[in-house]
Amino acid sequence: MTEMSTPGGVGKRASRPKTAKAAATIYDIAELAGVNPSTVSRALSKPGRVSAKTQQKIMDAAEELNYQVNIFARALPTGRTQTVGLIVSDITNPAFFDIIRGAETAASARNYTLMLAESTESADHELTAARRMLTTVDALILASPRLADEDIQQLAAKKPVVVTNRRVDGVGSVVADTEAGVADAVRHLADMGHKSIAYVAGPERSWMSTRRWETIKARCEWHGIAVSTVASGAPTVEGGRHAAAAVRGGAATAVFCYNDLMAIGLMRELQSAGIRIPAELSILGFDNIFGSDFTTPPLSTIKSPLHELGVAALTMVLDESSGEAVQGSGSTLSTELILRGSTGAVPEA
Amino acid sequence: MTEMSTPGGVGKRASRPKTAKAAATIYDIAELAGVNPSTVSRALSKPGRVSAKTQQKIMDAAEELNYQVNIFARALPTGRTQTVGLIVSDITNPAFFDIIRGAETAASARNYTLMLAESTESADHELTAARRMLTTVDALILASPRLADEDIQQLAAKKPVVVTNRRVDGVGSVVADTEAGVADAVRHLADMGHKSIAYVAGPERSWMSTRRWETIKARCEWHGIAVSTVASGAPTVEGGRHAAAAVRGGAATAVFCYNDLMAIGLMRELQSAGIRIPAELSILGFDNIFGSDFTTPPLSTIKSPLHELGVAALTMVLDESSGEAVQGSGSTLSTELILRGSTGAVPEA
DNA sequence: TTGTACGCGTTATCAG
DNA sequence: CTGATAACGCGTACAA
Repeated sequence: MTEMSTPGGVGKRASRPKTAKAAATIYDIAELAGVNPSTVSRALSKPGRVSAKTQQKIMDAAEELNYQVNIFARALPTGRTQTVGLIVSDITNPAFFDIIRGAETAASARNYTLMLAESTESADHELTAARRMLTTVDALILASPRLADEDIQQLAAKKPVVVTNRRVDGVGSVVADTEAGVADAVRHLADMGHKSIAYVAGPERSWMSTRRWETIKARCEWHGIAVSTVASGAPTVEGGRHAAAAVRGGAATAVFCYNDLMAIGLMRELQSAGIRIPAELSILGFDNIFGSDFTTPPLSTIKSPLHELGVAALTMVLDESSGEAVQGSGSTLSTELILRGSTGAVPEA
Repeated sequence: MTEMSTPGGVGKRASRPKTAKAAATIYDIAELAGVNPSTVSRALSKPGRVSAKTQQKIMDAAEELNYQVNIFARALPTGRTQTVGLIVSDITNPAFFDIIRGAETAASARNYTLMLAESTESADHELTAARRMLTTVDALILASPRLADEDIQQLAAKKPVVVTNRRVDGVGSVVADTEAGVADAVRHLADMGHKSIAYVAGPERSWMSTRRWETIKARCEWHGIAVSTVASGAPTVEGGRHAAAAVRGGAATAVFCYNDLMAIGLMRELQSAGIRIPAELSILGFDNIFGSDFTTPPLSTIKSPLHELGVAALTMVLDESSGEAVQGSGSTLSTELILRGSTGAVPEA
């Protein structure tokens, strides 16, 4: 408890001292260095435009005064703010956390800061948040947006925009390719003797959900396995639980869920109804989120490179912002099958 | 796949159209409404200072022009930016999920946006991030900071600062009181016959870790139960695993871990060594994070009101920012024991 | 109630 | 290479 300084606790205290002298400006530096403010500006923003001597004097003065650019003043003439916005649909969904972290790390490394907003799974909120942010940030990342293509394109017409896990014509995007992971997964299931597979879908408007379904269907057909889809719900643990009844009613011996959250919910609901996983049913999720290996049995899943997704999105959107990249380019990262305990051989008839 | 517009994919596309006419300013509105720009400014910032008629004309014009304040231009004269910073030590720690969300929700409701940064458990990074943010935001929230008191106080001398789960003299704080939850937990353990309890500590510099330890110790002494502490480590699943050896070496029949992450790691490591939980050892965590009920057995834990913590921190820091609250006030939220499967009766000697 | 004029800290465009 | 000066968009004393 060494960090608790005053025994009494949290008493009142004089308000913010005036002693915090107003932050130094380029004028202060100019005066101290004996040059013109505009020279200071040049020295600080684009080194090389002033003589080495002056440059040094200015740097010293800046150091001494503990100078920090006022990004707002800078933003006025330039329009650039050194911030990038990130909008996610659900902050508490662990799948987004590595994306956020990836983006934050990459931003920080480039001396940008991240502005975060949440759309709470609502297209309206998303659009509002996006518009508000757009006036402030240099670039915007939309993580698995629920917006219509036109809205996104409209946004992208004003500032660099990159979407993750979705493709929108003319807009930069970074997506985790389901192909590799799903191919491995279906092959594995086929090897284990499964003949009928189901897919528990995600939100209606999720590009990624239909993408995953298409891929699964294609691979299953290739292997001559029957496929079906079951009623979609919220992409949450609760949503997964709701799907349990439909899954039990079907003939599938293995089921893919739109994401790990749903897979976990489904598994737990089934288990509490006495069904043994994977003995009686195999379950697979997508993403490999935190906690997906905590369950019993641990969840088999198709891992998305979440962190890399965040890094890539930020990199792309900033490159675009600085004109280094083509607007509307697309990047694809690969997925990977993680076999754990929730998948097994088809049950004996 | 309805959202995929162009079959070909992501081809090139003309660069950002110039048609995106420069954003409307109050001058544009003034012209359209036939008034002076300063009147527009007044109408938009503090309604009531202009006649209802003019007000209406201005609102209409603003609407028509799709006007959005330029917060940077506004920030220059006022110094206020409508943003608040939030620094967490580890974005991927689920314990912060709900804090972040609480803060974001509350911020959004007050028309503020959240700027997020991560310190990656390093006091240096934290200070750097904090300083950088401080020039930009109206107020700053430090979630479980690793900084020294003096650094935090210095920060707080410049802008409103609130810390969570820590007390710093003269600085606003919101903490989850461990008292209630721990009291219940220890009583429960006592009822179950436990006579020796251990605490797996968190990071050395964590105020909350020593706080939890003090509370546990006090309650155990009250019940006449022996207490000990075991080597601390990183507050992660991995850190919990590392503590397994020390825990096995001790005499405790029940152990509290600094947080759920560690508790989960400890439990899994022990289980893989063949120890049955809770038959041979009872385990308790703190926080009740996402996933803590996924384990087998599900983790008993002392729940922190994470979301409320985030809301309270944001509310307090903004109140302070607008002069409504005393700087350095403290708020305490209660904790609650969640009994699940990882705790049970003391093993038969 | 409304208009005038100036300042906020920086960058950019000119001269010199 | 450097200095003066005009924006950038908005808030706000002050005057009308």
